[in-house]
Amino acid sequence: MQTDTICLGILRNGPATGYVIKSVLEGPLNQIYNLSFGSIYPALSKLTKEKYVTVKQHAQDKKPDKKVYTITKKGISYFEETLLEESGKYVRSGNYGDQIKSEFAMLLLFSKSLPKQNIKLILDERILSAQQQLNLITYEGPIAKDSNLNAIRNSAQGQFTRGLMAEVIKTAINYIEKNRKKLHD
Amino acid sequence: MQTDTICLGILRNGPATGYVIKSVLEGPLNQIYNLSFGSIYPALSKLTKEKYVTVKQHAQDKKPDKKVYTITKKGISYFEETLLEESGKYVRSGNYGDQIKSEFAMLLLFSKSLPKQNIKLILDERILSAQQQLNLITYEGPIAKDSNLNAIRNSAQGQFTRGLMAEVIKTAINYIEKNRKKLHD
DNA sequence: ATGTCCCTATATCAATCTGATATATGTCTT
DNA sequence: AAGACATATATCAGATTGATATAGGGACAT
Repeated sequence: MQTDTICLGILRNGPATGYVIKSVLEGPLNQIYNLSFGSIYPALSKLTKEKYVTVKQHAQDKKPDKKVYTITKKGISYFEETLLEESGKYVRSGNYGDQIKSEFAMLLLFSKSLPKQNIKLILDERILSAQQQLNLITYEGPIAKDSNLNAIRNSAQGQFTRGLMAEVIKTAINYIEKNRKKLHD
Repeated sequence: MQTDTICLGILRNGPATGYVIKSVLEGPLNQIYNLSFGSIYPALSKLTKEKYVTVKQHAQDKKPDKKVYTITKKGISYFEETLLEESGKYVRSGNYGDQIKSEFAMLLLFSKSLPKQNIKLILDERILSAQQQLNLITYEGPIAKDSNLNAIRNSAQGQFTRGLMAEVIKTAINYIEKNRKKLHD
């Protein structure tokens, strides 16, 4: 999916800064999609030029400028058209898998060449990190005071997606705890 | 992890062509790591120049040239050093999550703007595809006759990683089947 | 008080990677 | 005999990452 479409999709649920979009991707949308600032900021500039979003610059005194982006009517139509196109393209491609790069799994796969102490550390940290991710995904409090991005979480779609990710993470934690002895000991 | 390291890690288990390396990533290592030919072939050329691998060109008559790569002793030492470095870097980075781009989850998240028929199709195809992935990952027969890459699968490490992925996929299929009605109906 | 560290916030860019495309042949199905 | 699919390598424009720079605020320790 295009970075543009993802930004518009998030903005569809309320105005946000580039920083907040990144936070959403790292918080409630964790395990779903990664994007770097190097992708988000240029996409937002492009969308502004094309009038799919408007930007308000908040030059707070003594704080760095904040650019709050809001989707326009034109942006909403464009988003809905594009999403329909992308869903058709996705089905026609025949490739329903996700793009994944799991450094964790790769390190374990090659861990015959690693000291056992390193393997233990990698597994311990992964479990801790997975538990934190679980907290982030299942977190029900407010995300950001000045935005209504929690609409994403509370919609039927958000709940479905977050529930799926939560189940997957729980399964992974349990599996690692039950089987880790096979990799060191 | 560097593409170089991944290629060497796979080659560590036996000689292979670029095409076979891609097949391993799409077969038993499915859901672990994606790499395109545009990454694999240049990495293999680079490793050949640096003498970490050797290449034998099989010019079969009436078939396209086959380049079988074999890791050298120098390559093995280099792989083991690099893997140790990468594992240290991984732990120090503090980022234990995977890099994921799930077009599937993103489409569902935004599916309020999609016809219900499209949503059903996306979910149906995803379940079918996940079941096929499960078969690929749990497949115990030979991968390629002219290589001993099945060593990857049959090692304790391979079994652990494949078992983890299998459990995760099963959980996802069950979750989608139980909860899909919330997205259409 | 001063240093260190993390959070908010935007921006850039070299190095790398993807996804599409080209080329070539064999096999299997319809 | 046409079309689809598998084997096999290769390239490249365009997109993405990961590191880095800039800049102020708050928290906490020494």
